[in-house]
Amino acid sequence: MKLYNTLTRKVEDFVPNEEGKVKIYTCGPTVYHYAHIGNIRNYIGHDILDKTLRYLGYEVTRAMNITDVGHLTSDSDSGEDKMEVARKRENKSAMEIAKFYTDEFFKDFALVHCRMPEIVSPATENIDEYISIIEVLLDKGYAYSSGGNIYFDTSKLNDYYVLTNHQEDSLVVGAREGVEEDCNKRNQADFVLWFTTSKFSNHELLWDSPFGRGYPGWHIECTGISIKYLGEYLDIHGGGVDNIFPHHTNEIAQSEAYLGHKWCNYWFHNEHLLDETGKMSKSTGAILTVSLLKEKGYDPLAFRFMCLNSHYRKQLVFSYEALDQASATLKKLRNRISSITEEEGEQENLIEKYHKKFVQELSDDLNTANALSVLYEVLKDDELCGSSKISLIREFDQVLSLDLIQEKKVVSNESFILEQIEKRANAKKNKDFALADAIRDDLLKQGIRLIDSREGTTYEVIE
RNA sequence: GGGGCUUUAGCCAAGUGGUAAGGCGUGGGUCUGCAACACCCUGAUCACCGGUUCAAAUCCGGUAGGCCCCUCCA
Repeated sequence: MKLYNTLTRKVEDFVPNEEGKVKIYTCGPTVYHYAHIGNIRNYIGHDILDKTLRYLGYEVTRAMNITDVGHLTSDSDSGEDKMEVARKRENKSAMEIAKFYTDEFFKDFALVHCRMPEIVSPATENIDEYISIIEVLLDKGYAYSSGGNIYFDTSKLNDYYVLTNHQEDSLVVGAREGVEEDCNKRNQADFVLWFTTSKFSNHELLWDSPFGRGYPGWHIECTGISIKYLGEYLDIHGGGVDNIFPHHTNEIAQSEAYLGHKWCNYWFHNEHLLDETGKMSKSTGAILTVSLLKEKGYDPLAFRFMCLNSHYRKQLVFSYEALDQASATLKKLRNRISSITEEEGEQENLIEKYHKKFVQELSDDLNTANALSVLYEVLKDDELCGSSKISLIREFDQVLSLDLIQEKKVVSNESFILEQIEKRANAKKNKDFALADAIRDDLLKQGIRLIDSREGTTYEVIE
């Protein structure tokens, strides 16, 4: 298995800490609003990673956080906690907001067939863990108290910027409009581990701590949850590319300062889904969700297909034209697959050949677009018998998760349909095409589409 | 200002030194009473300029466009 590693900026052979076992941590959603389709693309990328590793035989344990506190809208004194913003907007309690958007998130997560990680943990359920990590960081001299908050001292590290190639001198404070410097910091890059009430007196979620009553910073939650559930050595940590700096950079800083050794070997980052105007964002404009696409009549898996047809490390521009294409492709693909007749044959060598090809593409830094091409090769290969094709496709779909093999929908009134088909055949024989078409239209209204072929007429159940 | 990614046919997209996968769409055809389905056929000198090489979409340099990060973000 080869995987691109942000840490080394190279495609590398993946070697887990413990043979045959993989521990993955995925940065989860901040649940102050709906997750848009760009967010979901990221989880589809992680899902493919997860399922590919399983397909290759690894025992995978995956953890994901839910950010329900501590994620501020900005680093400056005017920055508010995102959950607090939502609380004011919707006039609910923070926990109600979190619960609502967490549920919405997992609804869409499931719609695109993402597998649930073994561990899903909200930031607010691991406060003790953060406190004990912060205490150690203070003891070791990596953290300091200033202006009521606890900060991580980045000057204590030799290679704070391992993940980014950034140079401290060339970083511009406030490169983005609206960002102000926090004057309590000793160094420009320092970040908050624990906020106290001295900063935001109206914060709803507060916990007692040795550093004062307050709440955790954003970065500490991932370190805390990851170490608590996956231990001191992590194989893969992932998220969107925008997390590389500062979030993941800070996670590495605090985790390795706390543990005293290297923490995570592989960093996996998904590129963004863009719309015509650029990056999708929760904080600007309308939020396009998977559920909304579904309401518009799209199969959520068509969106998944669209993502898989590209590469996770490549920016992808969302457009309805592209989604329409993906829908058409997926529909045709399923049609072709459902028309395969399952005649038997012993073709282990051929099956093995395609199995290997498929694995090879996925093992090449998750080249899903090429993996899909292998699927087309299977469909086109005349030497493969029907049952071999089906078994290969069923296997591929363990990773692709596109419902390629549709269950034949059973209808209760089959005898009636067959009767109508018979009636229509007679009408056609008598050249009474008006009646024949009327029967066809009538069945279509009941969700039954007739398919004429040289062998006769069959039917399929449509939604 | 600094760091990084990216540019392949109408569209999505693979391909990292040997001469352009695959898919959607379009057009044509087979089938059909018609339609749908299915099947067959149909397309590019790889943003531009220069260099290295027997050979470049692929390596190097430059130009242009797009996008992201530099304390909201997946």
